[in-house]
Amino acid sequence: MTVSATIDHLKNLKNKILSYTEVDEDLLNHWLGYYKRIDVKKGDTLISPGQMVEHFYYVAKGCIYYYKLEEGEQKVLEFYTEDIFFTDLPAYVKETPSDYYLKASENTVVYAILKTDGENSFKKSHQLERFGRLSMQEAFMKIFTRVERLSNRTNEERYLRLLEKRPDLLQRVPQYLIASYLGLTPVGLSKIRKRISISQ
Amino acid sequence: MTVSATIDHLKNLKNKILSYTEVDEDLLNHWLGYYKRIDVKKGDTLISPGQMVEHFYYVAKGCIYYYKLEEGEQKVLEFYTEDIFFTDLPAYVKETPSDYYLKASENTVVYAILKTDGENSFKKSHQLERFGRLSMQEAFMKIFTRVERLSNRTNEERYLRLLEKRPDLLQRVPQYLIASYLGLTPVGLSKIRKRISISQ
DNA sequence: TTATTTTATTAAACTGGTTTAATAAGTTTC
DNA sequence: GAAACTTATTAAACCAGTTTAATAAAATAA
Repeated sequence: MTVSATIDHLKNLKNKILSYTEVDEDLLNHWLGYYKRIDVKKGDTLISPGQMVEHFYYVAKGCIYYYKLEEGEQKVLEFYTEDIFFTDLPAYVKETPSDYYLKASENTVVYAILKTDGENSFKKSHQLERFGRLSMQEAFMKIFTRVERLSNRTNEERYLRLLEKRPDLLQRVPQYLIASYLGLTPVGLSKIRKRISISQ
Repeated sequence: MTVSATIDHLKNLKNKILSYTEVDEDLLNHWLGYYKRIDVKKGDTLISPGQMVEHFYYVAKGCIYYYKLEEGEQKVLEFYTEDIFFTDLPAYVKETPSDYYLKASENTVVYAILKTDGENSFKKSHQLERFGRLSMQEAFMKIFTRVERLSNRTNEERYLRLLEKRPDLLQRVPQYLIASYLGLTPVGLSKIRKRISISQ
C-alpha cells in the first residue's frame, strides 16, 4: 500500500520535471534516486527556526505551510499543496539557519533531495541545470503574483480572489491561517466574511 | 565620451555575470555582443501596458521604476538601479502583453538582450544556462525580501528599514513613489515622517 | 528672474482594520 | 458520549491609515 503509493508519487514527480524540459530517461531515473520519502504527521514540523535547510522538497500528498513567528504571531507566507516544489529558499540558498517554520496542516508526504546531490547533478548535466532554471523561474512567478496581490487590492478583494483561486485551501486549512496569509487577524477576516454574506 | 562610457558599462556587465559563475572568455564576449544600448531620458517609458516584453535588461546608470496603474493610482513594485538585471518578468516569461510600466525616474542607460538570443544561448551553453539559473535565483531572493517586508512589520518600520537599506533612493526618487512602494498615500507617508521627526 | 508646474505638508472628517474579552460551535480524546 | 480543547463569531473601544482640500515649498521652463 505505502510502496505502491510511493511509486505513484515518483511517477508524478517525474512528470512534473518533464513538464519543464526534456530530460534523458536514465539521467532522470538517477536524479529520482536521490529523493527520500518523508511522512509528516498533521501538526509536525519539517523545519524550525535555527535549523539549516539542506533539502529541496516536493509535496506528493497533503499540505505544508510556511510561516514565521513575529512577536508571537504566526505570519503565513505560503501554502504548499500537491505536486509543487518548495523549500525555505533564503536559508537553502545562503546556507544560514532558517527563520521560518515548515509545518504540516494535515498528514503529508514529501520527497526530499539533498542540496549537494542537486547541485552536483546540475553541474554535470545541462538538462538538469535547465530544469533548475525553469523551476526557479516558476517559483519567481508564483511569489510575484503574491506581491501583486499584497500590494494592490483591498483585503476583501484579496480574500475573494483566494476563494476563487484556491477554493480547496479554505476547506483544508483553519481560518486563522488564511487570515494570517492575508495579513489579517482572525477577527478581521471574520468581519470581512460577515460583510460579504450580508451584501449578497 | 559616450563610447568610453559604453566600454565601462560592458565591463561592469561582464563582471556582474562572472559574479554568478565561470564563463569562458569567447562565450562571454559572444553573449555581450547581443546587447544593445538604450538611453532612456528622465520620465521616458521603456515598457507600457499592452506592449510585448522581448528583452532582458541591465541598468548601467540611473534608475528605472516598475509600476502599474490601479484605478488611476500608480502602484510601484520595484526600483532598479545601477548594476542590476530586470525586466517585466511575467510578460517576458509568458509572452503576453505587459500590465506594467517601466519608466526612468532620472536619465538612465540600460543594455538589452533579446529573449530569443538569450534562450538560444542558454540552450547551447551549459555555463550560460547556469548563469541564467543563478540570476533567476537572485531575483527570487530579492522579491522574497519584499514579500517579507510587506507581510510583516508596520508601515513605519518598513519606511525606516527602507531608509536604512537604500538611503540613496530617498534622494533620487520623489517621495510619492516611495509612498506607493510602501503601499501608502503621500499623505500617509508624510504623517509617518512627522511622527518620526517628533519622537526624536 | 519670474512664472508655472510639480512635490510635500497639514488639517479635518472618516473608515477598515485592531485589541480585548465573552460566547458559541466544532473537534479530539479518552 | 462527555470532557477538554481548538476554532470562529460577535461586540465595543480604539487607532493608523484614507480622502479631500488648502497651503507651502521646491524644481523646471521661459
